[in-house]
Amino acid sequence: MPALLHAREAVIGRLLGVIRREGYDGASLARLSQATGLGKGSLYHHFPDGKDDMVAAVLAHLETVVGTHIIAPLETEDPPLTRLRDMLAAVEAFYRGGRESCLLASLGIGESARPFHPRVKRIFERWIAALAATLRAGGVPRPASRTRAEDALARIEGALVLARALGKPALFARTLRTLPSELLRP
Amino acid sequence: MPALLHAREAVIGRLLGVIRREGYDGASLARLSQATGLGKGSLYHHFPDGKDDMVAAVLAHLETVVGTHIIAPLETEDPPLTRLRDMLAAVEAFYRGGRESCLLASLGIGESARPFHPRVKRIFERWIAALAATLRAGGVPRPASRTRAEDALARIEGALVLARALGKPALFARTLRTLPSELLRP
DNA sequence: TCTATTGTACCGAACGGTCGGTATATTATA
DNA sequence: TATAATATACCGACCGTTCGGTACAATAGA
Repeated sequence: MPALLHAREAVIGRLLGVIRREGYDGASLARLSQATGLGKGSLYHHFPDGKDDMVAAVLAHLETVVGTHIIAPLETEDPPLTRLRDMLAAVEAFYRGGRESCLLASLGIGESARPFHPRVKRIFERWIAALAATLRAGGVPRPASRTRAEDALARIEGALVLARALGKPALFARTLRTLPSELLRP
Repeated sequence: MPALLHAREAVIGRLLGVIRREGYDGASLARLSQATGLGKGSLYHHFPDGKDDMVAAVLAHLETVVGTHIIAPLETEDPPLTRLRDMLAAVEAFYRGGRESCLLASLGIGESARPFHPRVKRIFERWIAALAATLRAGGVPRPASRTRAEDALARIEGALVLARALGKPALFARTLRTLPSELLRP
């Protein structure tokens, strides 16, 4: 196990933390340097193409995190209700119970992060597809399963926005708690 | 009434357009100057405290717009279902059917706009309160009406985020269309 | 009425500072 | 000692902001 990989993972984790909080435009190199403990020169050693390179690495990291912690639970052989609960537990953990904002939403809204929109879109698409498949396994008919999966993601993202805007993280947790039964209702 | 070459309302409208698209950090003075047709110096004539002054003016403008076009329909004597539909029609128009992003979400997520968070929170709170009252008038019992109103706003904001991220404005329109009946269901 | 004076709307140049990015020197590791 | 990793010094561009100044309408004073 090369120790270098661990270091890179840690650096990307710090970058993710800053960018999800400050946004694409708000995350300055000085701030990223401070958060990672690496000088600008070191950052450019690891990410030769600069800030966009870092954001791309963060998005790639995020894609695997979402894949292994959020989507994977949806693709097990467990009962659909269990799958949903496992997925939502991972979501609640990842967003620290509604206290952390969503990088995908931040990048998706902002116009200056336009080059990354396809990446953001792909992650959402995968998430929706896995969710829709789970709902179908739970008895939701084909056409409705997709729209209901989209609705679920909208509620997750929206609850996050609102919980942070109102300073009420509990709003996010409550939304996640009520989601499984509502999604699988007849 | 002085015959201003650039009516304040019109200027604020242009500022709103840019800031909602580019975000707080992304909206540069140069861009705001270009969008309003006012030189930087003129912008500082109308908004002496600079960029933050402009954002504050935009938020004040937004608060009255939300009040008169979105909240007011909820406070009529019409049947609750009608009130909801009127409100949502205004929402759909304001966000151009899911093509425009939400300034409140953008400012609420970003950390650099922290000074404006109380303002954002207040607008959301008012919206939720009016919505909850409408739901109660529609027969939704007291404790549920508030959480359901919060859920409605989360779905609206989330649908907007997702619709823009996926490049599918129809997702936003569809969400608005299904909301009234879902909110008033027994 | 014909000037001064004042006040308002507007402009673009320029300020100090920070931005993202680069070149190079220094240190750690093997 | 060769190379990977980090730190330092620096770059031009652009940031939000300030400034000196112009155009012009309204008002005041003669």
